[in-house]
Amino acid sequence: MSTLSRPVTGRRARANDVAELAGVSRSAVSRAFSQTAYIAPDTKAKVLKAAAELDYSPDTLASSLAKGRSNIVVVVINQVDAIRGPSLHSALIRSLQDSARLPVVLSLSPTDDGATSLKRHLTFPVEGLIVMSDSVSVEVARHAVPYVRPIMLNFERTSADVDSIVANDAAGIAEMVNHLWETGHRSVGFMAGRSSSISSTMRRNALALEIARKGMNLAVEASGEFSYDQAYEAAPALVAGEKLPDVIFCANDVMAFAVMDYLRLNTRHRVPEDVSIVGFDDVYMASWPIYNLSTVRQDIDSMAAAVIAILEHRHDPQTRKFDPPTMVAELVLRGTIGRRTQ
Amino acid sequence: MSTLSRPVTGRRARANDVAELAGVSRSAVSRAFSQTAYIAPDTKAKVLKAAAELDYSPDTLASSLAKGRSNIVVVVINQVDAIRGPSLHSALIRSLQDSARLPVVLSLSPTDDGATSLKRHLTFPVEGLIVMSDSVSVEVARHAVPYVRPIMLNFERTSADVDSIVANDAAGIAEMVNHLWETGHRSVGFMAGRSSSISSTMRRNALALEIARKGMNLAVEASGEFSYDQAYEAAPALVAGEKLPDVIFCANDVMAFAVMDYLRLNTRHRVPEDVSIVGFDDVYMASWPIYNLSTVRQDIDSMAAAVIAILEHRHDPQTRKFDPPTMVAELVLRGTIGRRTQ
DNA sequence: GACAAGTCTGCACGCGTGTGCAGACTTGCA
DNA sequence: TGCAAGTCTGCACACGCGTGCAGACTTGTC
Repeated sequence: MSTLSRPVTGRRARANDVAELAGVSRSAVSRAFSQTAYIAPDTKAKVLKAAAELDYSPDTLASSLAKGRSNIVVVVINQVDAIRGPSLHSALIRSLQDSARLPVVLSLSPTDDGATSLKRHLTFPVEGLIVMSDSVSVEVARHAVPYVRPIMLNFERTSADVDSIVANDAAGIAEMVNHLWETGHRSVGFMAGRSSSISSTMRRNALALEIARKGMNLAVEASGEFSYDQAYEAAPALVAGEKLPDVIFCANDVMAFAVMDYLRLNTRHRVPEDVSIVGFDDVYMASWPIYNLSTVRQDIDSMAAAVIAILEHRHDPQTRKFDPPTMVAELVLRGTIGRRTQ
Repeated sequence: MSTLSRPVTGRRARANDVAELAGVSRSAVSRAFSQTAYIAPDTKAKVLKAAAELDYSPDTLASSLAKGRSNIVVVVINQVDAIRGPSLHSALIRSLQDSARLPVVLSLSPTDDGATSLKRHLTFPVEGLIVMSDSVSVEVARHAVPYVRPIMLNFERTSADVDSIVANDAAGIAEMVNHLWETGHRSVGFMAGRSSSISSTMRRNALALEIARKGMNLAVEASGEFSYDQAYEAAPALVAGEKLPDVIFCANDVMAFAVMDYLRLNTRHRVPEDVSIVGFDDVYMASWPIYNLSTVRQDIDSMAAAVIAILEHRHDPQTRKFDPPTMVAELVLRGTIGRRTQ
């Protein structure tokens, strides 16, 4: 019987119905759907056949209640983050649902620290709490849901109370600086992100370190708060000096777009002939011909995989060891880096 | 005691603990948190005080099981949709969580019709199923979760089996065509979306209707499948003719960007001096100076509100009547529409 | 054929909460 | 003081499923 031809019924089948149809007890049904329980192969087959007939699967809620553990994972995001890097969000949600977990998405307004909304919504045994929002502090995450260890993505300050997964921004930036050095860039302008943001701080520190190491010059800085509009406002400060920097390094792609658009619309400086532009994230617009941005991509898949690995590890600590994965940042070289000869 | 100073404990408080502390029965605790149940005001106060002390709130899962109804709403989106109109997604998720519901996000790959993944995940009494993905048909939605009426967003073909919420694209397009007429545009080029998509068909039909009504001319058409890359490929076809159309109407903003970028990078045609460009959606990039796109915005807030209204109505059919809201499309006039004199 | 070991199943209880129902308690009035 | 009406509370069962435990059944061996 095809899925679609099954008649629409107003009631979900329960384990009892399946048991009756299969001529076994309800426990047998439960065991047939369990990975670990003890059941004879042909009993299991009988049950599964009847279950298929009735389109039955165990009620997740009741199951969670009985086991004291749900398969619901809460993902806290920041509304503004959607603009920055949508890819990590969707990769993570995808991974979660592929691993048979139920991703609940909580979207915080930019000024919300989450203390209230987390408490309000997490009124059941969640399997995991994943924080992807800068506005939620470790303290809030930890106390809002005392019975679960938060998994914080891209937080610098790790704490004993939480698990952290941090992209290897520094490695990517080091690679990029090396590439810039090799292509003759010596003076660097930096467009920073939100000062309160850890990502921004990390990226700035990594950049400053690598620049110093190469003997390059961090000539000028401005802050675009990770937003297009503010970066557009701040762009003039980066190019107002006597000498244009060889390259402007932006803490994310969107600000790189703003700088490029500012240059294109208000100055005669050409990219990359007069100044190179580098972004961070590789959002989908970066490949549009109008930008064709050279940028650094975080190892999104590894991060999503690491989240799943942590959850699996908690589920079964002895058999599944958790090794923090090595994140590989990737250089995406397109058309916004020129060649400089001093 | 401040929220943050509360000690981290490994165990959620249960109704029993609160009952004990307050010196009442567990039922009283349950009633204190119920809207409808009968309880003396000072008993309720006592309970709530004790509950606050212990940081208690009823376990949603157990509550759902007992009531036979959860507060979980599943939102089905299409991964590629995130590129098109992120605003409706976040507005909806926000509305859901503000109404004390738990939004579970299911993200489908572009080729997935959802039949399997819906069945796999919706194994409990969901309160609502909201489909925002073109790739899920009414039949799949209806049969994947037989016990709940899907709410389909932006589906043309309404069915008795589902609730539909449809943006008033036609009204917005009519307004836009009128504006184009008044600014002297007579010949129109159209960049269509995915042919399988209802939104695309609706928008094309509405456009054709209004154009005919005005006596204007639908001079040339192409399909960009709602994607930047394909629209960029298809753009030449729209401007290859002997005479440039007065305006190119794109079924979404992203394709409008592609057309603008194509013109800017490969031709000498200027926007809006030589050709006007119109988009649809008003995504956030539309306001960037480099595009400054004139476009049509769907009434996102009304759509999100309508979803909530339907859920509330189901919850309590007699008191809360549901009137389909009137959606107001909004013209967002920026800089890509010129003035034509014939 | 008797018995032991092994294999499997059903019973019954528990997960944490909602709620009908009976009864306890209070209040008001004669 | 006695009684009726009204107000509130606790008991006990239900929601659907997981699982320890005892016992039934099978198989193999002497």
